[in-house]
Amino acid sequence: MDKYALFNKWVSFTASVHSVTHELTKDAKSDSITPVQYNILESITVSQKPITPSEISDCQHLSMPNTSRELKKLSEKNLIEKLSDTKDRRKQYIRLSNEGEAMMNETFKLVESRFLNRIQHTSEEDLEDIDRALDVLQSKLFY
Amino acid sequence: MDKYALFNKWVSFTASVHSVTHELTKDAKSDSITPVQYNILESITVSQKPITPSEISDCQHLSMPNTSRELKKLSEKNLIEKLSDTKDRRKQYIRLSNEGEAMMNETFKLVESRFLNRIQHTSEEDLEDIDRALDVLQSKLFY
DNA sequence: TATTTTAGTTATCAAATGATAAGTGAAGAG
DNA sequence: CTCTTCACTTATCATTTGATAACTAAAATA
Repeated sequence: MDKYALFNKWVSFTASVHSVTHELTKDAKSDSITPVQYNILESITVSQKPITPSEISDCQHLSMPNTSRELKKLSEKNLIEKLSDTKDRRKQYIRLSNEGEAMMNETFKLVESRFLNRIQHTSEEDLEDIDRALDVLQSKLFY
Repeated sequence: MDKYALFNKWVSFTASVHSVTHELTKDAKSDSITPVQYNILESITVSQKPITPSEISDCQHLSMPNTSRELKKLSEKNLIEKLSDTKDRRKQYIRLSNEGEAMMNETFKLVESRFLNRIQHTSEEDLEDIDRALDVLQSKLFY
C-alpha cells in the first residue's frame, strides 16, 4: 500500500466530509447563538452525561476564561443549567435546560431529515457498504 | 438498514473526523496567517489550477468583499499572486507564490508525517480496508 | 450606443473570538 | 493550620471575522 497516496486520499476525503457537514448543517443552528456556542451545546448533547466546564474547554480547544464566558451567555439565554458537585464544590456540571434540549432536538431533526434526503435513493447494498465503511474508518483511522 | 441508526453513526463519525483533523493539523499552520487565510491557501493548493476569487468565495462560504480583503492580505504577505485573465479582464486568477508554495509544502509535510505516524502500526490488510472504505464513502456519501 | 450585468474593490462597522492578568473559594498536602 | 493547587470567574484588550453600502471597470445585451 502506498502510504503517500493514502495520505492524499485522506486529505481530499476530509475536505469532502467538511463540505458535506457544512451543507447539512448550514442554517440549521438557531441564530440566537454563535457557532462556538453551538459547538458547546452540541458537545453537551452528544455526551449524554453532564459535563464540566474543564472538559468542554479541553475538547473544544477553548481557554477556561473563554469557556466560562460562553457558558455564562448560554446560561443567560436559558439554554443550559449549572449544577455544582455536592462532593467537590469547585466543580460544576453543565446540562441542557428543557429549552436548550428542545432547541437542539429541532436542529438535529432538520439535519437528520437532510441526511435522510441525501441517502433516499441509495440502494440497500450501498447503505450496507456505507455502514461497514463507517465502522472500518471509525475503528482503524479516526479513533 | 436502519437509516436512523446510520444517521447517528454519521454524526459521531464526522465528530471523529473533525477531531482527528484538528489533532493532525494543529500548530502546523504558520502563525503569520489566520485560520481563514490558511483555508484559502489550502483551497488554492488542492485545486491544482489557478482559481478565481469568486470560486474561493463560493467554496469557502465567504462574501466577495471579505474574500477580496483576505486575498489582499495574503498578497501583501507575498504568499499569493494575482494574474488577470487576458480575455476577460474582469477576472483574476490566484496562484501561490514561490514563498506561499514553500510554506504550504512545509505545512503539508508536517501533517503528512503525523498521518504516517498514526498509521505506522497498521497492518497491510487494514490499510487496504481503509483505502477501500475511503473510496466507498467518498463516492457514496460524501460526494 | 445606452443599459445592465458581472467580477472584484474599498471602506466601515459590529460582533465573535482569542489571549492574558488577576481574583475567588474550595480541596488537598505538608 | 498554613501553603499550594485546582476549578472556575471576571475584566479587559486586540484580532479576526461577518455584513453591508457604495464604488470601478469590463463584459454582455438590447
